[in-house]
Amino acid sequence: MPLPYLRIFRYIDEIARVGSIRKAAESLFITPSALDRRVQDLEEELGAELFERHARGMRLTAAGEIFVHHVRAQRADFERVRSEIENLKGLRKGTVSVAASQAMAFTVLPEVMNRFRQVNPGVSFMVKICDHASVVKALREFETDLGVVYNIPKSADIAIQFEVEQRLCAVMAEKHPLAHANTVKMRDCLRYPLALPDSTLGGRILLENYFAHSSLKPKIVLESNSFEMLRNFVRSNDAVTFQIQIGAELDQVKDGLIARHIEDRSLARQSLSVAQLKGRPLPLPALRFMSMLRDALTGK
Amino acid sequence: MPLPYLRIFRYIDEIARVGSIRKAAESLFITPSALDRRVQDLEEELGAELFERHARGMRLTAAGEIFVHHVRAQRADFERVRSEIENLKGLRKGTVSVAASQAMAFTVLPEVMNRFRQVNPGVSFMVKICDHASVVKALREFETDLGVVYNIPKSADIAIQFEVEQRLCAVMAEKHPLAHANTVKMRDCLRYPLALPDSTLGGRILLENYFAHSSLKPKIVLESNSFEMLRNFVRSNDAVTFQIQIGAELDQVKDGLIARHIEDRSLARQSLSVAQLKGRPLPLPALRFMSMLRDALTGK
DNA sequence: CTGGAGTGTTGCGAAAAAACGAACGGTACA
DNA sequence: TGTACCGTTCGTTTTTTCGCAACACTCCAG
Repeated sequence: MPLPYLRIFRYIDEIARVGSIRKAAESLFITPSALDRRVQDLEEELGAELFERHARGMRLTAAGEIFVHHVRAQRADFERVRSEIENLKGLRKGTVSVAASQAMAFTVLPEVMNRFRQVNPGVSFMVKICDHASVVKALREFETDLGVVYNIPKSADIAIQFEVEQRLCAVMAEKHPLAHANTVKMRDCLRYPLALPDSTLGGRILLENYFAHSSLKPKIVLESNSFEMLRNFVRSNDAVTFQIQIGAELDQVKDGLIARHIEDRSLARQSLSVAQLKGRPLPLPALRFMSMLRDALTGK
Repeated sequence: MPLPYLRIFRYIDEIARVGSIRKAAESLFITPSALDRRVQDLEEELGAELFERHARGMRLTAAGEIFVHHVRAQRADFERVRSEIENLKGLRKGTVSVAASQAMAFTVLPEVMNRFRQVNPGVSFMVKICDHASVVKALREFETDLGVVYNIPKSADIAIQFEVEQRLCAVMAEKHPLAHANTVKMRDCLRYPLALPDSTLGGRILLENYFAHSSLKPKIVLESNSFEMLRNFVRSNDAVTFQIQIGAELDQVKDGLIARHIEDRSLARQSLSVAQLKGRPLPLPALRFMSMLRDALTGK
């Protein structure tokens, strides 16, 4: 349906993504033969093969890598232009795409998104919850405008727009002995069974770090890649789990759970970073959303 | 003949450039009616008018400005991708486009270009000699990769890659009284008729500046926008003209002319700047050429 | 080693997109 | 008040793209 102008770019992008002409043809609602012709024409025009023909599909050549990167940058920038023109008409339309750590899915992101939509009703969102590595990958491949992630790997082509230091909280049932203790320290928690986020989740790195420098042996009874799983688990036993400060109201009972600060100074802090692909001009809605996100995260 | 993929982009670019569908259609070798359709389709697709229909032609709207800028950036970046792919094939093909001040047309630019072509025989050049304002304009409109210009106006979207300080020289006939004087000062020159570069040429600004702070009245007998004109003029009389150090062998007779340093300390120096459009990834040949230009200008 | 299931590719007729060519309606400027 | 230039519309023709069926090839399991 949409613009026939960048057809070939969409084609190439999709083939590179799924690694096969036939699969790409299917999701593009087109015949493999037609798609193949477009690829051949383009390769002839450029004077270079973009794909290695493999018996199992297509793999990008070096030239293909260059070209696909350009294609994706181009397509993303075209969306920016669209939103810029919509903005000119006073309509403020467009889509903001965010790739975020799982912890953001609970309170912060949904809340800010709702506030944003009250001011900009024409803007829609695409949120992809994934781990650190995937966030960077999504930024690199122009799949997403913004990355919101803990402990983002430093990298030359990623621009960190701002960071918020986050502390680790202990989460436990409301009737847990530590629930209303004066202070909660890490060694207190270690007397109880632990339910830990796995390495795909933010916070795990901090814990690993602590355990490595501590003589105490934790009793790990559950590891999971789901915060919800962990929370539901500790609700009805004496285990303790951990999560980032954000998304947890401190010292308040909620759903039978309570989150407490961990007082240890030795526990390194980690930062929540909002990042984008370096050098890429973002669509206006994304810029405005990032601004609102900054206000919300840094405390208005 | 070349790629049908970015046809519409080429169309829009050309219309914006010449300001008329009919003129653009002519240089694009299609009929005005066909061109008109493409514009209308695109405008409908974007949901915004790109041009104001005027009785004398088409003028860009605000949305059109945004779109055309994107189109030109896109087309320029596509050329970069082409050259990058050619480079991958070991061919080092491509075109380097330079917009330069007139003084560069004599010695520096041709010389460096020849050296460059000995190393990269597949690279061709496009050189446009023009004044300061046009250089910046050409950079902004993606017409040129590099700008080589005196006293470049500082501007947020222009990135100065490097600068070389240049002093003003007095140029006169080989038999001129000042030709072999021990030193040449500005006030010496003022005793003779002057042939001045006009305001479109580098160096004029320095002279204006000097005259404004001096009580001496210059005898201006010729103003011209052509260095060749000025040089040919003073060859056979007692007038003095001025030009930038570059492109003039100091204290050596050449073609019946000689160039002398001007000793005045009060005479401000000006810098020759090599610049590009900020944030724009340059084609590989342009980068390599700029590097060689830097070596040549800063003394290897 | 042989058949099946996956891949990219080719030839030809059909469909869709773009371009043509002539006529229309308007604004500016002499 | 023409005349000259502009963008635009309509019906037709040309070019480009697509679909369909068949082909050639590689891989892998039986």
